[in-house]
Amino acid sequence: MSTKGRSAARLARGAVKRQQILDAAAKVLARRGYAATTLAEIAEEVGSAGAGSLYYHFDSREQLIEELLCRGVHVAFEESRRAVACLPASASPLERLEAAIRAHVRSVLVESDYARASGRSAPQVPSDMWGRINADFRRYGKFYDQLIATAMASGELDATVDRSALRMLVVGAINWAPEWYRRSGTSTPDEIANLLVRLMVRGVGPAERKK
Amino acid sequence: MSTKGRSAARLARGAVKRQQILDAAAKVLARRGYAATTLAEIAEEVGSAGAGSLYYHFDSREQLIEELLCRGVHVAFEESRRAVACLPASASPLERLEAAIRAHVRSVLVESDYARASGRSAPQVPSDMWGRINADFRRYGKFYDQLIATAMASGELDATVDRSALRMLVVGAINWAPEWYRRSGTSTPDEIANLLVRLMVRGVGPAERKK
DNA sequence: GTCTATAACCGGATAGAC
DNA sequence: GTCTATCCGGTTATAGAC
Repeated sequence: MSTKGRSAARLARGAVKRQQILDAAAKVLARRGYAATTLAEIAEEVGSAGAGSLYYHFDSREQLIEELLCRGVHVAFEESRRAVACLPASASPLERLEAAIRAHVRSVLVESDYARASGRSAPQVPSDMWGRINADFRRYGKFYDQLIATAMASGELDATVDRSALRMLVVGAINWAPEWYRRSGTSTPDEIANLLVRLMVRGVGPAERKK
Repeated sequence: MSTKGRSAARLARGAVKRQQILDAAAKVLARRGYAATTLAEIAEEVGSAGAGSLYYHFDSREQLIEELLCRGVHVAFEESRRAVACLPASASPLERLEAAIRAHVRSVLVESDYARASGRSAPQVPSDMWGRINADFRRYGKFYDQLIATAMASGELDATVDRSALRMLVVGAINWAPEWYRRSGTSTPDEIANLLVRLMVRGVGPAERKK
């Protein structure tokens, strides 16, 4: 993306460390949550000697975390959107929604500490910070909502159910999944995603003989 | 329940304040989460002047919160069990599971700060404390698992799905619900519970004409 | 039983050496 | 750019007055 040449590369070297800090912070936040995360633990995760070192790259704990959370939503959002965009044009609205859900589950369970950190920490962020970042979360929510609305319009989902409640139940189940999912568990992330999609569409009641 | 007469009543007077503290702490924990709750805020909620006053009733912040969380699971557990027990003997295994889910949703969304606090905070408790209380959470999980297993055995749920994953997705959606549910929202708690039950059993795909 | 004061501690943030 | 030392505010916990 950069068109700035060598000087950009020189700047980028600084940016590398910045990245590493963000990566480390995402890891810590994903396992500790917003309130319990300390700069000391982040510093340890990056290999720095003390928390003071972080202040060369970031103005404050809040700013560091805010940037991290923003990236988290964008990662999950981008993954979902890409998964939808990769479908053939013939894909139905429901199939698009399903692809988004599967991608979201993958982001949160296997791919990204950022996505995991965002999902987990979103509810605990202080209100002033939330005021600055909730637009990003809403955008993602809106994206989901449109996928659902379209699937309803096509007749693939029951249009009489509360779209908002449906979305939040599904997204909630996804955001909660990192709390219990373990690699040693019985189901893989893909199997979990498949189960969640199935719950949304037809449930786990016994297969009824269709007309 | 007490059979101790007047002296118990005298002791109980002290216990009343203890209760009020626990109630206040549950309220704070439910909205702030484990890490962010401070004794000062709990004291303010009960109307005490300072945090120091709490130490007459509790040994430490940890002990106070631990007791509160234990009560939280028990409240939700008890509500669910009672809801199941109140069903007529003719109720099917699936109907029992549904009743438990509805009761759990009600506990978490409207009835109990304790249940809400427990559900929200469980993932953030430090490991030493978790070691002491996870048995209670597991007992509740086991109860759910048996309801699911029985519904599968009766043929009302597909016995080929991963019971554990199914349970955690459903419980996860419930535990997450307080994060987004607002009284001003479009659906009532009962409607949310109904939707969740429907997702589990038949999903929101279009009603298929049955055989 | 509850209050006030305070000790002990911890985490965020700054400053200056290197 | 990173480290070390340090300050400051907030939080848990204790002590002693009332």
